Amino acid sequence: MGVNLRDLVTPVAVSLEELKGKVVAIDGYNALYQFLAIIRQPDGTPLKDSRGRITSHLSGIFYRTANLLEAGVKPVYVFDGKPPELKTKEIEKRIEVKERAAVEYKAALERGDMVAARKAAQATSKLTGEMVGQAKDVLVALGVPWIQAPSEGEAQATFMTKKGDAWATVSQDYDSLLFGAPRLIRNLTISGRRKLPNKPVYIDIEPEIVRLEDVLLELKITRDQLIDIGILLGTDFNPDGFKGIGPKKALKAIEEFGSLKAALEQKKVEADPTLDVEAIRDIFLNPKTTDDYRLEWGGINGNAVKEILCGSFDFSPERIEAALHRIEKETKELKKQSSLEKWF
DNA sequence: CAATTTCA
DNA sequence: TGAAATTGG
Repeated sequence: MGVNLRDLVTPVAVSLEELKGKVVAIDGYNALYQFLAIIRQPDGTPLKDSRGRITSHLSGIFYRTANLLEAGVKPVYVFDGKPPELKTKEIEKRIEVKERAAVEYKAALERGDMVAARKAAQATSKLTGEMVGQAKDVLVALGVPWIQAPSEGEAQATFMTKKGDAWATVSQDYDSLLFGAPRLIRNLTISGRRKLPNKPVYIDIEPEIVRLEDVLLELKITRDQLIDIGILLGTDFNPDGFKGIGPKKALKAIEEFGSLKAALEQKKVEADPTLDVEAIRDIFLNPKTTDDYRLEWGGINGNAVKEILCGSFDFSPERIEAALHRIEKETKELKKQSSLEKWF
């Protein structure tokens, strides 16, 4: 589920207002998966249309994108392509977790434990190619660009951020920092209020920025060393990480020996003999990306949006129209700006 | 998650 | 009216 750098970074709060006029490259798979997991009824059932097709991902991407557009933010969604060979183990692991969650979901429903049922249901979330395609259709109708990454979406989004085509990479995962993203935005949500799982407690979740430069300065390390720390903790390409190593020991080992390679040679840390550290480092240092993309915010096609969401997926026309109306003014501005940019 | 409705 | 609860699909 991505590298967990939570304990090693210090995020700074950011408001939607501060993001006005800025391009954000959103990890599309990460966003859709989040919607699919979270937008559910108390018993864990996702939103569905009259034909039984899941619509949670569409509700999420429509309202989230509408809100970003209304705030004057320019989103571009980046979707995963073919995963690196080294990701196979992680993918198999995820499938296994989902299978176990499906069993637990059924059991929890049978004993009437709705809290456990919802939790298990979230873990069963499976994002299909068809669902991604539906989400892309909605984005096209909203005039919002999406990009197909050749491989990892976070790598492509980060490539665009490094180039300056985007101001920040948006994801809940920290992997983009290993890819070298200068800015990572997490919790890019609108409502900012979230219930703590299992407890009747609400906490404020506000969007936050993690700046790579700050992370490196604070930890007094280089990006190369951050990648090594990531590998010690576990990435999608070595999901188990190193036995007995958490953030503190990982940082200490790198401080002491300078690199993972040196720490291994000095027997400071012990690795699974099949682990190819250099191959993993290479994914983060030289990821497969493309510059074959165009970023244009073409303006909203309300009828197309309604045709998809209301005509096909049973969304309420009143609700969709209200949301479309809210963003009308702002999208006209965006379209005007995009078309003007061609002249300069 | 976000929108809408209900409630204090 | 703002926060809490419920609905959405």
